[in-house]
Amino acid sequence: MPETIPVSTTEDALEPPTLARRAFDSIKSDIIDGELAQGTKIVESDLALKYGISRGPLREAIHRLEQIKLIVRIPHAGSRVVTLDARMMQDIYEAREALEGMAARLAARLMPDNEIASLSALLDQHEAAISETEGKAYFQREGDIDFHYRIAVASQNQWILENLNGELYQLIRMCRRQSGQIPSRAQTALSQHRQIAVAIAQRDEELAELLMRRHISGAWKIVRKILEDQHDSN
Amino acid sequence: MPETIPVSTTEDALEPPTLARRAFDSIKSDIIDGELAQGTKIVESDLALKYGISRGPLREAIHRLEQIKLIVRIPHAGSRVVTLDARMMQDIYEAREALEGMAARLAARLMPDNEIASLSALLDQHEAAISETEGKAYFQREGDIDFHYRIAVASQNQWILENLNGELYQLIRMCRRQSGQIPSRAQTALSQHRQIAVAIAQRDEELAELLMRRHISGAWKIVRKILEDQHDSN
DNA sequence: CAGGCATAAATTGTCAACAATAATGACCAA
DNA sequence: TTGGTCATTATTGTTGACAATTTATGCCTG
Repeated sequence: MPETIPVSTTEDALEPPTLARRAFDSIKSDIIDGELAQGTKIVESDLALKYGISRGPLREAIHRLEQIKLIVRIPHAGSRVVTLDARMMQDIYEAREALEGMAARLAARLMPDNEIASLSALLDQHEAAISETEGKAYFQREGDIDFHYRIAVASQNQWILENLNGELYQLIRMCRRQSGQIPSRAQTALSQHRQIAVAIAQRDEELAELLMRRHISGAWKIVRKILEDQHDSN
Repeated sequence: MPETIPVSTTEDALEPPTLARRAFDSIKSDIIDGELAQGTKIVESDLALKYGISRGPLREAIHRLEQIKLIVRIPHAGSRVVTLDARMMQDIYEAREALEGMAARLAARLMPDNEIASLSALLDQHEAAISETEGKAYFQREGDIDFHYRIAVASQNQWILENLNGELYQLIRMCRRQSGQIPSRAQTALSQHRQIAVAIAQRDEELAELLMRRHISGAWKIVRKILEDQHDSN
């Protein structure tokens, strides 16, 4: 039986649960899940009351959220939940393309054989999940992040891993939520993942990077199309 | 007469000089310039006393320094100035190669003609400065960052610009300081810059990215060589 | 009635004291 | 002497009050 342990995307869960840390996690979830709508004004005293903590730790949480670009802050004027416009989304996808392309290249160079096997097994799971649930694209989305996460880990580059996992993936989730339902891309995404896995298994750095970049820029083109259609209907 | 206005690398100098902001800038300079040695233990009360402010704003400054990876912090245990080892340097150069490669590609697509002309003029200045000062490599280093900064701006990608300018370039400076004197690379760097500028002027995205990546990975190879020699002599 | 200035309210920035946690060192026992 | 345990100390985490700044409100003037 192949390994079937899903890799959690929330890495640092073992940190001491300081108040600031907990507030950070809570607010982050609220923003990503859309409970705190984009553009919402953040008032420190209100949130502190809501979470039952003082303004000190809450401020620290806000600063951390600002650093991962979920909140924009203007000195003396307050902070708001970020509003993702098309411009910012493009920036994010471009950066992701560059970093994940590099990650794929490094993975092809460094990923241990057993992890490559495990990666392949993960894709088998995905295939099974797709044919079972048919249209359940949501499942595929989580799996999608799982696949990309594994490659980021395999790159053995801490900087790239932290920036992808700690910042870009969160924003990507918000992009997806915002652009509504993305048409059944599960099949094509899976086959692209397979090609990338093969390239890594063959230790073909060049190809792995190329395929990963095409995969991501393709995803962006689809999202952009949706955004344009939304905009046209206004 | 061509434009000779040097572009400052410290962008957001117009922010209200809040205490936290000032402390952040001061400590950042101290770390980059080596006044606060790598690995130094950071004690909040001491630093607060040193800068004549309270612990509140100082904590904010420390958190921001942690986010740009100049400080590492362990909850309840305190924080230290980062110690750059070979592993981390490699991570940084790999990330930089990916991001600046993408930036060069985007610059080739988007940079306005007059800015391209200005970029070329900047390289003329550098050439003059090199032949004048001969061995003054330091001058060239600042110019080097200036060149790369302009391309990051020309990419029109805010995420890439902020990460390069706000984080990676600072760390690169520390790398350079640590690896001591780098042998007269001014000439070869300049000629590589010229090639990149030409590729951008010809709107050759592919070539611009390729040359930029070679340029950076070449720089890393030299730095790594120096580090290995330092290590061997122990 | 419109526009600008002054005042008032709301919100963020800063501070000093208190509580909780981890590092230090002394003491005791094997 | 060494190893472990406990008290002490130093340092970080948290809090509520105060100061500075911005935004909102309403009045006055043209």
